[in-house]
Amino acid sequence: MPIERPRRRIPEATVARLPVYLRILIEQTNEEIESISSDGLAELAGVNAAKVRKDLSYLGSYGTRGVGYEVAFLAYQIRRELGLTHDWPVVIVGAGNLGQALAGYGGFGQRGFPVAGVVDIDPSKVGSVIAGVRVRHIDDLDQIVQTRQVNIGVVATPPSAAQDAADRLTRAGVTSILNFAPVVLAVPNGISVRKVDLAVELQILSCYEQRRMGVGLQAIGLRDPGRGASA
Amino acid sequence: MPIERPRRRIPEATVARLPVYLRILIEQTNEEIESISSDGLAELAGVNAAKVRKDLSYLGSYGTRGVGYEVAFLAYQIRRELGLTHDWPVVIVGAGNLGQALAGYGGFGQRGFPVAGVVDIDPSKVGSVIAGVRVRHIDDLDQIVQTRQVNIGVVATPPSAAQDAADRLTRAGVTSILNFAPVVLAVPNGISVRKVDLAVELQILSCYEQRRMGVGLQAIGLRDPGRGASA
DNA sequence: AGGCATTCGTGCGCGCGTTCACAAAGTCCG
DNA sequence: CGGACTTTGTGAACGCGCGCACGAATGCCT
Repeated sequence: MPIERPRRRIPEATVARLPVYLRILIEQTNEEIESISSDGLAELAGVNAAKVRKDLSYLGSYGTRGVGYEVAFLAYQIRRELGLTHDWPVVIVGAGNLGQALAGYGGFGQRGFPVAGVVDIDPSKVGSVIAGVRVRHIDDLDQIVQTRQVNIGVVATPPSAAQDAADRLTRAGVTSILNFAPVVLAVPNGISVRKVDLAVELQILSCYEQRRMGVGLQAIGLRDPGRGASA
Repeated sequence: MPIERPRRRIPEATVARLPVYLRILIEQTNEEIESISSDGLAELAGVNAAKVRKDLSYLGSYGTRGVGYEVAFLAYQIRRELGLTHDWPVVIVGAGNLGQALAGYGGFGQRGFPVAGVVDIDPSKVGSVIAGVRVRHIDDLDQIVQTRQVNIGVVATPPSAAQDAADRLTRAGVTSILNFAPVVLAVPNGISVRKVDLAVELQILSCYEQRRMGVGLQAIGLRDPGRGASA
């Protein structure tokens, strides 16, 4: 029985969903459920069953027809594809409100992204300890990245300092950046950047609210007891 | 100058980009630049110029051929479309690490989303003050939502409490939810939900890093659990 | 062993979003 | 005032991802 490792290019959209599947599979493992169908997984993930099957088919043919997917095995395959078979230490630039929260947010280390360090350009912040991690000066960035083999940097600075933070990160050798600052970062070719803009998310919701108001007057007080997934 | 209302339904993808344009326009205003071309805007936003023009065309014909767009006027039009002509107070559920950071994150109130309240189910957290906002008990949610006319709720609880938080929010009358908990929320029809999963973002970056490593040498230290009884 | 029920894997059509390319419309300058 | 130049607005082609529907494979029951 050949266990194929299809080097097909996995679509962006699928990659974005794999972590969701993985989390669900881990939950199922905790509940000692050994097998799950594409239908069950789809329901828990809030997506279409066919989409689940197509997504998983990019990893290989790891399901059993008439049965479903073996939870533990599928979880391993997703981990392998996402590169989660080992930890990825991250360094956080910016020890402000957000940086502190991210450093203290247990979800990171728990999911394989231990905080290798927190740095800030403000000397008054250096030395304080956040969630067991001492804040260091940004000049130590190179050393942290090299000694801890950090590939991923998190930009949690004010907007005005974000580009500088990104520059320092790339110079230090970081190849992926998660940017929380509301600016468009310019980075060298080959560097991956993902942006999370909290205000933008709220503004999108605001747009929906605006439409709700405009079309009719049902905005206030009308609650549909129906339990459907909504976008 | 003809002021026409938007004619078509604006695509989701465009709505997601409008806030980015808006932020750039505000920056341009601060630098006292009165006019900008689709090319200039595209460069600053990191997207294609044609995309900018098409996006803006959904708002109406607000550009001047041969010149560009009037910054202040265009900013107003985007604000109007996004419903940002007035504030949208938000209520944050969960006063843990993330909830505190969000409450203290100035970017929210600054961009038209003042924090109307922070609530938590843990009595030991109630009463403490975060960034000038006193944490109240979750039972006060209904009152906060009604007296402050809150339409948008933020879920910043641990995963296990997220669904309950969402239920309470929708019961209180909130119609849009920004969910930071790594779970798929079930909500009544008509409720808008957007999810921000910090770990997922890192996992996507991890995937890119994994690919960067190449097929060659990442096998070191990987243990394949095998596949059930096979092999 | 054979038939039936279940579920995976995927080919195919469709709709949305992106991009190109160009006409229309306006500005600038001699 | 007219022609050259600039930039917008949009029709059209393209590509991608979604979801349906169905064949294929597997387990179960008699």
